[in-house]
Amino acid sequence: MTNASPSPPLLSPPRPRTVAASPPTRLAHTVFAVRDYDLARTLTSGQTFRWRRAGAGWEGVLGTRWVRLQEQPGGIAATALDPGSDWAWLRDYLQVDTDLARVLASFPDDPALGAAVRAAHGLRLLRQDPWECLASFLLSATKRIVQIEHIVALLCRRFGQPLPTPAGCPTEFAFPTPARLGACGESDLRDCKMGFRAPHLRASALAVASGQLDMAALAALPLAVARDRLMDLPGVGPKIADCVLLFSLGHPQAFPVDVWVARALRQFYFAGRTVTTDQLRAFACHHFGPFSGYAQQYLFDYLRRGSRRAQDGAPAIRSAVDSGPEVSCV
DNA sequence: GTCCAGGAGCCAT
DNA sequence: ATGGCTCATGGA
Repeated sequence: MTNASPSPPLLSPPRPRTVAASPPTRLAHTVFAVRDYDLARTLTSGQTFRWRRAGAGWEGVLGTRWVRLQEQPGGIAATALDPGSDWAWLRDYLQVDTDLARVLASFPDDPALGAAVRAAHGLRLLRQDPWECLASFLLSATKRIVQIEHIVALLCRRFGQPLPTPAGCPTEFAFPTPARLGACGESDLRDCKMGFRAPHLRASALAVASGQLDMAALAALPLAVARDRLMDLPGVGPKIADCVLLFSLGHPQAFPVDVWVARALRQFYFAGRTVTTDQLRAFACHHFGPFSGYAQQYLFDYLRRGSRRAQDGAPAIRSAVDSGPEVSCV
């Protein structure tokens, strides 16, 4: 962080500033050689909510580690404190070994998706921690992305473990554990501006903390089974379950249908006819293929950025789609 | 003031 | 099965 104040903004109640007595202050560096990876677009595409721009790079927290990333020719440079024996944890998170060309080659020849892919070259999917992903998307219901980022930041600052950071960087906080959030009162959570989502987060935290739901074991289950387990949680419906499956459990065919994607699918593939979101999801998983989740992320990013550009007064970047032929389906 | 946001649950037909 | 309403919060 280059423009951060030495101490975080005041919050009530104040929390102790104590950090580990002797934090490992030695910086470790590495570079991941990878092509077709747009780091900025990936980190700001609404799949994760804790990365912040820092100069020419990005700073964030993964698990209990502070991390700095910066795109450079031919790869991604990473800095961390005490990375351990290797960088497998970060390599896995960034999914640098994913062959993006193979993903794109699996897509159907499709005007809407084609335009979205051309507009977001290098957009990737991350492999996130399942609990953080579940909790974050529990908070996402009818919220804008900037608001989700704000709520998550409040939550981490109040209930997350303080983490060592390099000299000159503000203290960071781990994402709160299920046990910690389960121990919170509902009003404690509401203080983080999450409104009616507070009881959902609390109940899910308790389910995970008690072992009733084993997030680690979930990754080994088939998509449909894991999806049903997730939807047993209060506040978790099809959309949030699909986000967790796609962004943290390694199911690239999961296809979250939010208001943006639903709108786009209805317009481009159903000519405005009335179809349920469940029908949209079933269509998309088939039409876009085994990596339909990637297609979803390209469409979401394309529409969202196009909309924001339109709001700024510039023409929306949708001409390639609007002028394309309608694809008749179902 | 009104509308809407990476939804889900409940209740009425 | 399906449609409408409600749940907080904040920005346009």
